[in-house]
Amino acid sequence: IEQTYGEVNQLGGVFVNGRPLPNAIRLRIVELAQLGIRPCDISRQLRVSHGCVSKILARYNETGSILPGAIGGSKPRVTTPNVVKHIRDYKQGDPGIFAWEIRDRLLADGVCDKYNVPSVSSISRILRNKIGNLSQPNPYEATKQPPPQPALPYNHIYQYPYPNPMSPTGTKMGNHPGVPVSAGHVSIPRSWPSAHSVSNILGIRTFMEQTGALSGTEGSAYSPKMEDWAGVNRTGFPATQAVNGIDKAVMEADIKYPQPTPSLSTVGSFLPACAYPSSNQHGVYGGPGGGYLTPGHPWPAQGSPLAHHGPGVTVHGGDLATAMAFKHPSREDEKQPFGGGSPSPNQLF
DNA sequence: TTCGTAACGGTTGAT
DNA sequence: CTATCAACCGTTACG
Repeated sequence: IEQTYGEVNQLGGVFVNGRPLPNAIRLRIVELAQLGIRPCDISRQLRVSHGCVSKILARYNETGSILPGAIGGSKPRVTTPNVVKHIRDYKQGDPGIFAWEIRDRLLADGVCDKYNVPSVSSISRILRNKIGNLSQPNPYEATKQPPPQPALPYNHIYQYPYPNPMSPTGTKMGNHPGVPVSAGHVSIPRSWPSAHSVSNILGIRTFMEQTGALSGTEGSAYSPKMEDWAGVNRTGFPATQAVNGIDKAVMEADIKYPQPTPSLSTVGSFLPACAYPSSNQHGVYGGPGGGYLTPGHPWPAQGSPLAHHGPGVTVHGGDLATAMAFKHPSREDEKQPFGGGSPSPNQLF
């Protein structure tokens, strides 16, 4: 069931269509780039299409994150239970109120901000569908709500000093139903050490440890659940996912990927983990320069000479060496990219 | 030759 | 429970 399929690209590299490249490789791409290796060479050496290298590098330069974007799901709903509740209140208070007036009030009362205020049509729909009879407080909505302070759509992550992980009432909340793992583990009330330390916030350490553990197994480097793993998804409440995502991912590390090339083995040893690429390009977040994305830089930037404004991939000695190995075979050796390292398994078919 | 990018076929997860 | 939808993915091919 799980032995997965991967396809082989023109360069002989393995990939899973529709899925992000393993973090190990993404990381390697960035590392190599920082070592001054040209994208085209990285592409050949790692056997990843240049288009992909280009994209990953571009994203990295822009966001400081090597992680893939959030896949799947929907944008956070603006019509949260809390909002609906307010709308209901307004309507009750003034049955003749217009949807646009409600909208204005939501803004005025600070229930919503201009980014997440429901459209007039949404309000109308709510009025129509959910608040048809004001007589009773819609039990459904009322119960199921674990009101996460809706006013913060995307990356207010950092604002939550400590999020309530997930409402106990929630039937399934963040945990994947099928994943055994989660049970008492996932809620991880593990409070972050410091709300001000970027690295802590991002859980870098945690990451390193965990991924390190993972990387023990070759395949694990290929955790397919990277989106979660990174807590990157737009799913759920921003605050919780950081924490959750990680564990979940680690747990869910069902190896779907085919055996990755051993040459990359060392790679899994650490991951920069910018848990929030937050790049959801919605332009929604606070201004430019502003606090989007990791305040400052995701990683303890240091050591990387090439790093532009700061972010640096901290390369572990071992990794570095490996990376260098690539570089070594002066460019003519292109046929044997992995020559220096370990035998490359799937040469190319 | 290199690299940015759009089309494409794909997966995912909230609704 | 299934379907829809909109997000993202990496590869490919083009310029």
